[in-house]
Amino acid sequence: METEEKTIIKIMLADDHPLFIEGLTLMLKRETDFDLCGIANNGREVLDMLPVYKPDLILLDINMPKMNGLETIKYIKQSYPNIKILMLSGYFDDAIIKEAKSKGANGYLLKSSQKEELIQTIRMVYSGANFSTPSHGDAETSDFNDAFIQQFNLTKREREIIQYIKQGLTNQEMAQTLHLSVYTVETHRKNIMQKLKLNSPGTLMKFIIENQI
Amino acid sequence: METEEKTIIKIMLADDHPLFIEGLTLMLKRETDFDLCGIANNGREVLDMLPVYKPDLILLDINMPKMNGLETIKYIKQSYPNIKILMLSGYFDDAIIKEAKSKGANGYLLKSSQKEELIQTIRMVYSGANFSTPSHGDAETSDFNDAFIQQFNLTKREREIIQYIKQGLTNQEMAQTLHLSVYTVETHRKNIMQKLKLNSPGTLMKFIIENQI
DNA sequence: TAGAAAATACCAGTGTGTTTGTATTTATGA
DNA sequence: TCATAAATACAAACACACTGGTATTTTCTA
Repeated sequence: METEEKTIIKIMLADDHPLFIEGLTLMLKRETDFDLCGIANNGREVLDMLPVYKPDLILLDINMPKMNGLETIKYIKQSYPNIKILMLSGYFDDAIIKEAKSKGANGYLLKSSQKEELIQTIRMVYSGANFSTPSHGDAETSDFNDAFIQQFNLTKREREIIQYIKQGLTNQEMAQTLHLSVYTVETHRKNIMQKLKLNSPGTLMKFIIENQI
Repeated sequence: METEEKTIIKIMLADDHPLFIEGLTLMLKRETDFDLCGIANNGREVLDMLPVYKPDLILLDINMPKMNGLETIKYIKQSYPNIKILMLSGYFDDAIIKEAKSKGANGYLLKSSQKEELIQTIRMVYSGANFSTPSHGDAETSDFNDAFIQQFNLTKREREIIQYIKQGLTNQEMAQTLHLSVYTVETHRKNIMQKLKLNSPGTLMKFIIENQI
């Protein structure tokens, strides 16, 4: 029997949630081909630790104090263009994903991912996979399997509209995109507001984001 | 030497984030007076497991599929009014905290809490403490120690205004609350929008929430 | 203490969304 | 296939926020 040379992936972790870090650490340590070589609480710490630990891959949370994840990417890539960067975020947000990609990230993963998905994505990104995004589905196919949101009896079209509102589109833009009259979009929006018992664009956006719709 | 009788706290955990659950589990198991007796992925599972495991305290995430945390509270309290409920949330949101409290939760904790804070709060809530909220500070004293947000050079007043916007207040309401002219509030808002390079109430709200300002 | 920054206030015009209606067509389920 | 729900469309009045100005007072800070 031959002794297989195993490729060890040196991983650095950056997140400001201690509880979340605990979970990740535990999980990564279980994989024998992962070497967790450093934990940072914010972007600045990442930059400080880079020259010391020289990781192959960084798991980078987007929401961090001191320096946020998106900011951190460009500094990392400046000095260490070969380090793979896998973003972690609580949100599925096209705009943020696009921004992360444009800034040089190599993948984007939701914090709600399954363990297996995380581990597989790490290996894929390490071995040079194209930009990896969560298997979430677009506005059309988004499933809304949440009974909490289901209780409001939103129709398919209404939930679709919500996805566009979330992305910051105006009624006019939605009308164009969906080939509808602005009046139709307004009607949908009106019905959404009624069903959710809300009263302003701001509170609607808040509801959408906080309930992860 | 006397043999001390230790009170064991039976804890149930409800969260849909596998990675987060891993972290919590690990941490709770380290405490000898905690007995982690069940893990649920959503509110409905909690209700199913209650009669079997009969926990003393439930760590209940707010954002869960099937049945969300706030919904779940009332069902738990209906059948088991003595079970303590400690809410877990990613957001510091007065409205949500108030709602949780009114529905019968015994405490509210941020997912970004330190381990020690979590453990202490569990013990406090178990032993009958009043509704426990995160040590976050109000709009006035909120410190905004995040360099990401600092880079926008928002003034103290502007950041204060943001806190009220987050709570869904209109300009009129803010003016009343702060004893200012509506014009002043509008000016602040205008400057905020410029500094953040945003263009609508909705996107402003999105920015505020997603960046946890 | 002089200059800069911040906070305050005002205004006209514009853009966008909300409210409250009505109404037609297209799916869909009983 | 008949009734209902959903999706579409329109419109006037209204509310609210945004834009791009100007301007005064207060507070910091060099």
